[in-house]
Amino acid sequence: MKPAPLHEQIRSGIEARILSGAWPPGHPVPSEAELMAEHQCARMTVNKALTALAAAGLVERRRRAGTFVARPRSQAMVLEITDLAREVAARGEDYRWDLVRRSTERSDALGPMAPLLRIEGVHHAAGHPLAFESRLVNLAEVPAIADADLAAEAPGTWLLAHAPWTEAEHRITAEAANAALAEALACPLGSACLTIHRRTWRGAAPVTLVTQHFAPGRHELVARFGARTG
Amino acid sequence: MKPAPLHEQIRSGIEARILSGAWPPGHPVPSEAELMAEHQCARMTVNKALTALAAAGLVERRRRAGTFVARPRSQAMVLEITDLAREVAARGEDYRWDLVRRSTERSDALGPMAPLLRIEGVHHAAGHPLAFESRLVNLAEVPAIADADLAAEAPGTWLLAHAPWTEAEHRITAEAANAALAEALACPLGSACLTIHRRTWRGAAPVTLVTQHFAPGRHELVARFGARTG
DNA sequence: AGTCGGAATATGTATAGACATATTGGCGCG
DNA sequence: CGCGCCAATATGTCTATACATATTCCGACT
Repeated sequence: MKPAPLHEQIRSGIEARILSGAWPPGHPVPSEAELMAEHQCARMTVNKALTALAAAGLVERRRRAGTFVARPRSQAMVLEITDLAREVAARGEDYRWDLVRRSTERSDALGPMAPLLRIEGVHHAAGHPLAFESRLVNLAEVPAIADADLAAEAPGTWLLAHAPWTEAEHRITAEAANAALAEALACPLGSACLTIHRRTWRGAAPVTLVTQHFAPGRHELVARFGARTG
Repeated sequence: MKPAPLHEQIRSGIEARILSGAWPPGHPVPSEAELMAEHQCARMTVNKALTALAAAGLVERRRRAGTFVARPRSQAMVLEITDLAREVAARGEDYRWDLVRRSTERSDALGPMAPLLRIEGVHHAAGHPLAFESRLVNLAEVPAIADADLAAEAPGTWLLAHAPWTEAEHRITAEAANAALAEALACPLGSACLTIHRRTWRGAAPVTLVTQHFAPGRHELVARFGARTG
């Protein structure tokens, strides 16, 4: 086992005392001078550790006053949004994408009379419908998708590989299945479907607008805060 | 307007090129030597910028090879979980908490035969039921809650003020309303209810386990990635 | 007593240099 | 031709120092 870098040791040592509750919110963290005496190192090294903790929101640093354990005010959870194909494969199940509709139109949904590609289809896992997806893609931003084989590859997977780093907003709701959705997901009319509305931008330009309806009981989102991994 | 620190300028300059799509995944980022020549600064300064980008998952750094725009496996969205009372008040609506049940028990839900407080109640917004909440609190960790007036103040509000947790896990699903839930929320049987299962810990000790069922159409979660604020 | 201003303090940013380490590409040798 | 080793390279870590900046403390002056 290779020893961790010194600034990592300092960081994780302080982090452990915060996460264990030994240092409650508001508790002072030793100053850089104290830490550098304790660890026999230069100030830049302890500064690196404390700066990382501040970036992670675990501590608050105030000039002249010192460093203190942060009070968790707005709890910002980390919600991992993964590609469905990858997620299904990670569970060891077969994944399949069925393209249902592919058409072009112009509308104001993603900018004034923007040329749009409309895609509808169903994600399957282990042979059963997992999610119905309805998507608009801004052809002005991503013209290359017009040539993509969207029957073979889900549009989300294609976009992730070709234009992934965007800004995104997700709205998560529960919606009752209407007739068309019930048929697509092979579930009873009115079933409770977890629904994700996603909008993405590249810079200021809208890229895509997606709605995914998940089959009842077949999907859950997990959001975490803190060090807990399992 | 005070100029941003140099390492921030370097970081945001690179970040902009990645988010705009100008540098696609796998694209090489200039080496530290090139960046320090370009910005006329020391290597530590560009290192700070690149290290921050690597910590945020935007770039991948490989010794000898260089720095490259990362291929994202998943995007970590930021999901703000707020106190319901505060959220309702922020929308300018009246908030009310109705305590339905308050009892003690022992079970293994939060540790081996832990003494537990069970609380059930309904959050109201603008006079209508917003969410049914069922909660277990670990009395071994938070004994003071036994003396709290949980008819006047929702347990989530009380806990936030008295025993902030350090780690949390949320599971978000859609569930159909059963008879009891339909009555509590004054909604039809089988309605699609957005449901949040939350577990929190302080250090290694479980603190509370909450299930919140939201009335159909009355709540949505919002998660964001990137700089977009609205 | 109240307040204004300077000194003390802790963090914020940056430099120049040094050595460590992982990785890659090429060179030489069998 | 294939294999292994070495050197070049880019990042990783750390030091010692310097100056900037925000904040608080405290004393002096009104």
